[in-house]
Amino acid sequence: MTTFRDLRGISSFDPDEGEAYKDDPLFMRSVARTVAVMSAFQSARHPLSLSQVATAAGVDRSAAQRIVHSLLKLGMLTRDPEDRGYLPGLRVLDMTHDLLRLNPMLQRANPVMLELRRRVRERVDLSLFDDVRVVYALRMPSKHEIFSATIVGHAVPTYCTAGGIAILSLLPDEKVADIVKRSDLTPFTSHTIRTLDEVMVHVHATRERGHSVLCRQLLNHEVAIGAPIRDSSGAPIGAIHVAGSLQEWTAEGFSDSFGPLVQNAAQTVSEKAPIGIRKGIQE
Amino acid sequence: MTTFRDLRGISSFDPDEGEAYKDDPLFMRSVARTVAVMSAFQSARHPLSLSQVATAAGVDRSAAQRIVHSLLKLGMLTRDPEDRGYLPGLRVLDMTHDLLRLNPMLQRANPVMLELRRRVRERVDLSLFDDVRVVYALRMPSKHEIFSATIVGHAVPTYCTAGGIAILSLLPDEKVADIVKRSDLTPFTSHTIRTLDEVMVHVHATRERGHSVLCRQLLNHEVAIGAPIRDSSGAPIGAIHVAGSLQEWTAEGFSDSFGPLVQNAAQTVSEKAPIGIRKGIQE
DNA sequence: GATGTGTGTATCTCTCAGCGATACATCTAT
DNA sequence: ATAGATGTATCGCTGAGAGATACACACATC
Repeated sequence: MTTFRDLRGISSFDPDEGEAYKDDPLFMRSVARTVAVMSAFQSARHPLSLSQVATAAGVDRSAAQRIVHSLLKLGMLTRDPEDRGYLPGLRVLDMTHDLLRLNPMLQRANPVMLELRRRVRERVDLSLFDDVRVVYALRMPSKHEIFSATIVGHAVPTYCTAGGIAILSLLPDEKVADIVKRSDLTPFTSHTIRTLDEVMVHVHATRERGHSVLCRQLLNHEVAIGAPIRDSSGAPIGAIHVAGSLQEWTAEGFSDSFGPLVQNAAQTVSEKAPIGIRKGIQE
Repeated sequence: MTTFRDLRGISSFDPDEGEAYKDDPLFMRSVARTVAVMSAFQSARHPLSLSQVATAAGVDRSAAQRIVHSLLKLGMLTRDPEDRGYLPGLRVLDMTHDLLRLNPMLQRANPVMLELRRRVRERVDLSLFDDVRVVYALRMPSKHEIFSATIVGHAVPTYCTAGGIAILSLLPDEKVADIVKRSDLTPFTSHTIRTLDEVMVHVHATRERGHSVLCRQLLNHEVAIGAPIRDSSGAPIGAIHVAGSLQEWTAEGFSDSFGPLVQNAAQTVSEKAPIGIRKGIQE
């Protein structure tokens, strides 16, 4: 389907050889290794054997053995019920639940998303900004949803998605350029954005319009619009976006019909700084 | 809303004092501590401060400092954008995605769930068996869904839910008794099952009927039916369940209308042992 | 039946990661 | 001021755990 690529980008870690932490006395090797093992499945297509975990995580077989053994006992990994092989364990879902539950922004977003879905009868998503990529956190599926339902945690590039462009529109130009430069620009469709210039055109349009409008970027018959979610300092931390089919909509029609609603929703979810009492403002 | 309780039950770990692993040379203290910190948010209601993490995880402040610092750099934790405080980080969602993506049973379940939702116009869920509790993994929301959308990872008791009873119906009586004994039996509504005997009545009925039917267990106006998903050895690993409103349905009507569909769906998702070649069968 | 390459599992010794104590610089709140 | 949070930094001693090595058990293939 979508071309496989490592979207973790710069935030990806070379498990331990990262060298970056060599001089950080606070940084614990063992934690990095543990996380490396848990993240080993990122690039997997099937349940992994012990030595596959070892190579994927960049640790030697002995270390993998001990870490996997421990993570198994803690429920962070499981064995595939049928075939042998290791998989992320149920305790991962607990952490997911905690993340969705505790993040104040997502808490606020929930009712807003439900209301938005009620009005817009299309697929509504909320995703979180993570440098070169954007990660789906909430989805309100529409009536006609034919494909996968499991998208929590799905990551797509920032530079060519409605949510991503909406986020970029709040960043200074040089930061946008920086992100695009570090992105994998392999196109998904023949219409996928390929250059920084094209990104900038969309970013500028989004700044004026208030929401982004993108067509045929990840899928050939898809139109999507998005608006950014800000934190209390005004920085973008995510986006709300709506996707529809070009067999039913024109880009303009879609944008005109739902743009204001999406902008309004994103605005509502964004931080409202508690009146006047904020860091340096009271002076 | 739902009474707060620790559903992790027996699988919960006393982070390090567990004593259970004292003699296991393969078990790594550092991994346990790392996981303990990541799981510290389980019992939290808000973003946690460093020392809150420390106490919740059962490690001293120094250890918490180092582990949190490391997990932050790795993206497994984040700081709350507005308020200060720590939260599960975005990388958790990556792991979620991996879990949902890689589990062969969930892969098979996806199209089945979509088809089931198409026929049953009610809320359809798939949850995974985890001892005294059952964890939501997939949800296909229905038209009238008014409450929370973020339920991936939500855990409910095994002994009083449609999915849970369906799972128990495949276990021997003494195992059922064992699970009920270890469960927190605090009722959710005035109709919630309170005794092992009541559980057993439902289990037996489910064994004959092929699916479970439960009313007013977690919510006062809810009816739910469920059917178990088996692994290749026949052991239950999860359940598919459908929930509806008692303002629209009678329990019998609901059961008769959707029971066969749910059973069929669960059957389809269950392991099909590759014809004859299995562990001890070929002899 | 050998042989090879995969799996998971177990044991042992030496050393450096990281434990835990201690100190400090902020804040906010009395 | 005083008191109690918060996050942050330094440091010397020691036992957790690295990493090598070995074994049991699957499957293949010749």
